[in-house]
Parts: sequence; C-alpha cells; structure tokens
Amino acid sequence: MSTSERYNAPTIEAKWRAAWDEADLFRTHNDDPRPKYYVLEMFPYPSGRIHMGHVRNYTMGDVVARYRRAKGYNVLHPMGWDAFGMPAENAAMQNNIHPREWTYANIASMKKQLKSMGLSLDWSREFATCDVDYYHQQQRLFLAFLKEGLVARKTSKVNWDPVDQTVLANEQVIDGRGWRSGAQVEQRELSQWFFKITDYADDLLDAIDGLDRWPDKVRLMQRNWIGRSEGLRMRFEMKSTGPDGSNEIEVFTTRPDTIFGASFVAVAAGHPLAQAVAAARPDVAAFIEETQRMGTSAVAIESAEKKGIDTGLRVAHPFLEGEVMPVYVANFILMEYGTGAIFGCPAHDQRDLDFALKYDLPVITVVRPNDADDTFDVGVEAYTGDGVLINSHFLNGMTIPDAKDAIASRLEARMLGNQPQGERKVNYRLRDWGISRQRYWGCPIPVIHCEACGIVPVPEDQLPVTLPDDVTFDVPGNPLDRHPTFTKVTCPTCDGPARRETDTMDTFVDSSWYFARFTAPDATDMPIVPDVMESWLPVDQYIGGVEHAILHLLYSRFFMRAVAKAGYGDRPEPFAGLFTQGMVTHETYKDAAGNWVFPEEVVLDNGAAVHAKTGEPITVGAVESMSKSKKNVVDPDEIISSYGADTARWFMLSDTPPERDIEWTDGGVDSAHRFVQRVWRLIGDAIGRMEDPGTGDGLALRKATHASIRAIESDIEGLGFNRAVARLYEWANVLQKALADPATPGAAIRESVDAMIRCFAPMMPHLAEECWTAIGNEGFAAAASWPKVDESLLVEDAVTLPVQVNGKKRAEITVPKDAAKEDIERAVLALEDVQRFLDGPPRRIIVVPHRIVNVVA
RNA sequence: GCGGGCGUGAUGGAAUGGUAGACAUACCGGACUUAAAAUCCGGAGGCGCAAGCCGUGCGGGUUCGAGUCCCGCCGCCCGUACCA
Repeated sequence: MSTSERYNAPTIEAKWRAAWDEADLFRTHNDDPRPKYYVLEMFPYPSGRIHMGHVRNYTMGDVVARYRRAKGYNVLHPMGWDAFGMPAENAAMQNNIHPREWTYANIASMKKQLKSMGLSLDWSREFATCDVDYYHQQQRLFLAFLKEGLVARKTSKVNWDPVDQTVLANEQVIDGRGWRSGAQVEQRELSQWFFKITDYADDLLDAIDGLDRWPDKVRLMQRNWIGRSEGLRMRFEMKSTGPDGSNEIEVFTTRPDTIFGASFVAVAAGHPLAQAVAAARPDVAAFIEETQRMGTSAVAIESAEKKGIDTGLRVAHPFLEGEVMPVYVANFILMEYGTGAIFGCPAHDQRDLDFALKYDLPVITVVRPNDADDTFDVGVEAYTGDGVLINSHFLNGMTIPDAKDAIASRLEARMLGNQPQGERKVNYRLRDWGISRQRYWGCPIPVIHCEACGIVPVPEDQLPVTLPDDVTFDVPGNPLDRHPTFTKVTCPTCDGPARRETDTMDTFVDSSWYFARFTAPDATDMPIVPDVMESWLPVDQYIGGVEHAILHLLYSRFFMRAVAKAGYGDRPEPFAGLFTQGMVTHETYKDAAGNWVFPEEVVLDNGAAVHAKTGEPITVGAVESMSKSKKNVVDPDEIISSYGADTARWFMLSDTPPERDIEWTDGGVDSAHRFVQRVWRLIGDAIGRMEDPGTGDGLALRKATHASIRAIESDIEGLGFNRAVARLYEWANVLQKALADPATPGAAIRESVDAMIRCFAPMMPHLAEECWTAIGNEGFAAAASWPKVDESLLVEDAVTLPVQVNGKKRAEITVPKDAAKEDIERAVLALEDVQRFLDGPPRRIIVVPHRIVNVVA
C-alpha cells in the first residue's frame, strides 16, 4: 500500500486483526520457558455493550501486555466474564427473558466489541462465571473451605420488602423504601453462610506492608477497613436488673482513659437489652422500629441525625461512688461492631457530643491539649487529639496512653460477678464475609438441610448443583425457593427427605479466584492446578477501577489464603502490582423540558448548544462520570467504526494521567485521529529519505531517538501512559524537523522510524503493523522486540544549570558535567545577571549537582 | 457520619523538594488554496513599553528553595460490607 494515501484505519485494522488471529499470535503456553508476566484487567460484567471505561481499562492492560511481550516475557493476558448478578434477574423481570439467555447474548455482543479494539488477549482461556464448569469448581472450593472450618453459619440482617416479600440489596432501598413497591423496608434476621475472613484479619493487615506495588491510598483504605484497634472490653454494673435478666452491660472502648468524662451508656437497636426493654415500653419499641426502617446500610445509619431514647435503666460509674449514668438506645451504635454498646464521653467524641447536646447530658472535659492549661473546655467541638488528663482523679496529669493503661489495669484487677470487670481486647472493624444471597442467578451453595442430620455437604460426586432452567420471574422472591424439584432432595447421609439450600453465592466469590482459574481454565478435576497456578501468580500487573479498592481486592486476598489452606497452591497474595484507573467522564446535556440528552443529539449552532433534530436549546451541564441514566455516554462502537481502534486507544492514553478521571471530548478524539494520520504521513515521508547518504552525522536525531526510547520504556513501566504519549509527540516533532534537513543521513532516519514503530506498537498496534510492513520489515510488529538503547548516546558532557538568587531564577550557566563545586560557584558569581542582584558577597551558595544553583544574598 | 483521594494557563495536563506550564487542545498570525478543509511555519500564563512584579483551590507553617512536605479550611469524586 502506498503511504501517500490517507490511512484508512477501519479497513486496515480489520486486516491486521485477522492476520493476528490467523497467526494465533496471542495464545499463551504454560510450558513456555521464558520469564512469565501476568497482566490482568478486572473482568467486565456483561451488561450488553462495552463502555468507555472498558476501553480505557483494557487499553492500558493491552499496552502493558504488548510492551512486556516485546521485552521478551511469556505474557498471560486473559479475558472472561463476571456473569452472575442482579441485572440479569432484573432483565428477566422486565423483558421476560431468561437470565442465562440474556447473559450469554450480552457476552457474545461484548466479545465482538472487545475484539474490535485489537486487544492482545488469549481468548482460548475465556470463561464466564456463570458457566457450569466454572461454578462447579467454585462449589468444590466452597466444600473445601467448609471442611477446613473456614465457613460459618450465622444470622445477619437483611433489608426486607414486606410487600414484595423479598430481600433487597442496599442499592434497592431508596430513602428507607423498596425501589419497586415503595414499601417501608424492614430488617429481618436470616440464617446465612459466611466465610471466616476475620480469621485472617491480622495476616491480611500485616501483609499489606509487602504490597509495595499497590497504590498507598488502597493500602491505607484496606488497613482502615480491617480497622484493628486495641481497647478495653469493660462491664458496667446496672443499678437494677434489666428486663432480660441482665445485671451488667458490656461495652468496647478504645478510650478507657476518658472514663471520668463518661455521661451515658448507649446500646444498639438490635442489642438484646434494647429488645427486652422494648417489650414493655411502646415508645422504645417505636424508636427501635424507626431505627430499623433505615435499612442495613452503614451510610443510612451513620449519616442519619443522632437520636436515642432513655431506657430508664441506670448503670454505676466504675470509679465514682454513687454516680449513675443513663442507658440509651441510640441509632448510631452498630450491633456488628464491638459489643453493640458504648459508653459515651461527649467531650472527646463528636458523635457523643452531638448526642449529649441534644439530650442535655453533661459534657466533662477530661483531656486537654499539651499546650493548654487545666481550665481547657471543649465547647461544641470534641477534642480528639493528643494531650494530658484533667478532671480525672487518679489519672490527672497522665498522658493518654498511660491513662488507658491505668484504667485497664484497675478493671482487670477488679471483679464484677465472677470475672474481671475489664479485659484488654483487640477489636476489628472487619466482619465475616456474608456470602448468602436469596437470588437465582448465582452459584448455588452446595449443601443440604436434613432434619435428622442437620447441614450436610453435597457429596463431590453429586456436583455440580446446577441452576434449574425452568424458573419464572413473574413474582418477586427467589425462584429457587418455589421450584418444585430443585429443593427436594434425599439426604446423602440418612437417605431421608431433605431440603436443598436455595441461597446462592455473592458474586464477589466468583471474582475472588477467576485470576487463578485463568492459569488452567480447562482443568475438570480440580478448580485450581496448584503448580500451574503457582507458576503464574501473583498477577504482575492488575488494573481496574478504584471502586474495588476494598471489597473485591480484600476478598481475593482472603480467598487465596483459604485456597492455600485447602491445598490448592500457596500464593496468598494474588496481585503483586495494582493500578487503579480513573473514570471516563463527559459533559451532560438537558433539553428545555429537563430531560437528559445524548451527546450525539447535540450540535453547536454559533457556539450555542441545540438539539440536532428539533433545534431547541440545550443546557450544557457539569462534566460527570459517563452513565446511562444521564445519557452522557459515547458508544465505543461508533468511535471505532468511524476513526478506528487505534484512535480510541490513543485518546484513552493521551493527556490525562491514568489514575485520574478522563473527560471524553470530540476535540480529543479528533486530535488523536490526526496524530494517527500524521504518523502515517511522517513514516511515508521518511521512507523516501531512508536511502539518502546525507552530509551530516545525524547525531542530534540519534540522541533524540535513544532518549525517547529510554523515556517511553520508563513511562510505560511506571504506567505513565500520558507521559509516553507526550514523548512520542516530541519525537515525531524532532523526526519531522530532521526530515526537513537534507543533511540528515538515511541511516539515522531508518533507525529512528524503526524504533518509533516498536515504541508506539503497544499503544497503536494496527498502525504499527501497517508501518512495519511499509518500511520493509518482516513478520509482525506485535512480535518484534523492544528497541535497544545505545547508552553512549545518552551521555552529555555539559549541563545547563538554572541559577537562582534567593530562590528566583535569574540566569543560566553551562558547565562541564563533572565541574567542581568551587568552579561552578566562581563562574556563577561572575555572571552579570547574578551580580546585579547582589550587593556585597553572598551569604551562601547552594550547588545541587546537575540540578540547580541558588545564591543566597 | 466515617475512611480515602483529587484541585496547576481558556482546556487536558508536565514538573526524583530544585528553571512552574513540557506535550496536546482551543485560539491568534502567516504559507499553500479560487475558497474551505487538511497540511506546514510561527505566537501565546496574567499585568507591564520595559526592568520587573504576580501566579499551582483558600489561609498559615517548615526550607537556601514548596505545585510537591506539615497544619487548618473550601469544593468535587470514590468506598461504606446485598450494585458490579
């Protein structure tokens, strides 16, 4: 093909994708002896269409995969589908289509779209989590975990829709009401299955230190989520026996030092004492009911106005004879954390202070800042900083740690009932992982409930427990529950009639081991082949959205520990390198009636946005994350079919740092597309010059070539794709100028062009192939090695240093690379641009070699 | 509510504590064209004739030197355990 023609991306790209397929270029072999590199992007939920977020995510991963391949690694870069979950059931209800049919149709269309991006994926390893083969193996893992004691059965609360008679997800509860029925949501206690992630709380916490290729922010978020805190469990003696027969209330506190500032005790609405009081107190019962109508989400509970109700019960202050404190039921106490009860010290906890001010409870300041005196008083803002104890009897003058220790020691030594009144305790915010879902479209939990034998695991030879196809979604609730035959089984132990478990697993379970399954996706006799898994894991580079920073990543870390315990290979940390990319955003548009309008329906008329069809004015709103509900989406298909995949990929890598949100703009797409065309022209022009002997040495171009290679490889390794893009622009500018200079020798041009193609091949792989062939190279650019840097061309023998006077740049000076400090100082002082800012000798001269000189006047 | 992050020209952004604004977009000027698009060449943070002064959300601090580190605010975003 002639390079003088405009580059017809859609046609040429299709040609190269077919050629890659034909050559089976991206199939990975487990027995390849080269060093391994596992690059993985978080697999998509098959919603039906890929969105720009996918394009961004998979482009980044593909750049890494192609770069590592060029660097000589045996690269594993697989793709699959996170295919269970609620949307398929919603589609079933709305459109009367079976979840399986809907899901697999979506997978087919999304796969086609992903293929059009030119991703270097090993599609032979593809699977969906809803494949029977996959969830069969997941059931094996569940049973292995059960055997290892990593599974527990406990009760926990769910959002219950009393009208639809169904469990609601948190996102289905809107302002305390069911999204469909509009009914007030209730809380219900259900017996559910849990994975005992808390067994590994300390290990998961400690091992974060070793995750040195994870973003600090994610490591910090995980630490805080696990929330290890050292504190005290202590019991308050009740002045009268509670309605549940109790004589004491046990609380957990991390601030026992503030005990002399305590002015109330509060228990959660779900606390047994609260429940018992409610039986005789309609007002308390009403308060508890109101609290529970908020649903189960922490956001709803903790951001609600702090309220409580006095139970009438009183407890004794442990150190102040005769002092009693009221016991409240409060809406901001979580039953799941600690003991579900606290003592409130308003002066040193903002929630407690808000509560105390509302109910007119005493506020006693017991810690003062180190630089305040003993008259310090907190006012309306709780003081939570470091300090010294005041108003606290035997604690006065102590530091907070000493006071904590003093209280703990005293309460440990004192008996209440037959036990020490206090006990030092490490508490975690992390709770066990509830995996039960009362839904159809998920992996069935392989157990059987037998009245005689209790809970019986489904025997291995009866696996998989498959989802029945004959289900309907015309009524709410879990179709498995009402299925005529699914639930009816014979007990494997006693042969008596039994009931099959109808809960399915949380979809986070599916995504907690898919990366391990990719290493041996066809193994039928076991979920994970230990030695194969160990040869590939950890994933060298994992890329996905920051929204998964906690749950998915923490569950996966736990899962691999459980997998190891179950004997399926020892790789406790699944992801050695993690990168969290930002979202794709776009302007939002509304018509006069206030309806959202798609970007493609908006045109500019003399700078004013109007509707393309009706011509009515459009209001341009904020730039927001692309979402179907706001219609501010751009279809990747449209972009790829009109501009080509390379343009879309290049756009996604350009300008914006990958961890930040990127704004999709028409201007940006045009710019990316212009560069694709420009590179094609540039290389066409270069081909005509590659045989020229030239009259110069081409050293400037050669230096730029090698400096560019070095910069781009370090940018890609650091995932600074936007920087790599800028380097390529600079390189193209240099090459273009070199071509305009007849002195530039053809050899330097050929070297530069050849290297440039190899360097942009990971980002614009189709264009790279076309250019590769055009300059007469053999084989595929996708199979070519990364260019080698000639280090001798990177060495400069002189450096230009900025010269500052009092921190302001006043001059520049060029000195030999290894000039002595004294020589630099002398030369700098001789500069007229320095002298005129000095009157008299300088006080100091700071010379930072190869960096800067600062003269302090 | 709590935890985490981000904020730099008109715009996206660059900058191991060391020349703020690389590179790109939009814009302005020029070349080519009957004209336009495309392409090529050049300009450009603000104020100022200039010397220079000001400038990285706001207010303080550390430092010879702060976009970068520390403290306090403001705004936006993510997570908050049954969305994936």
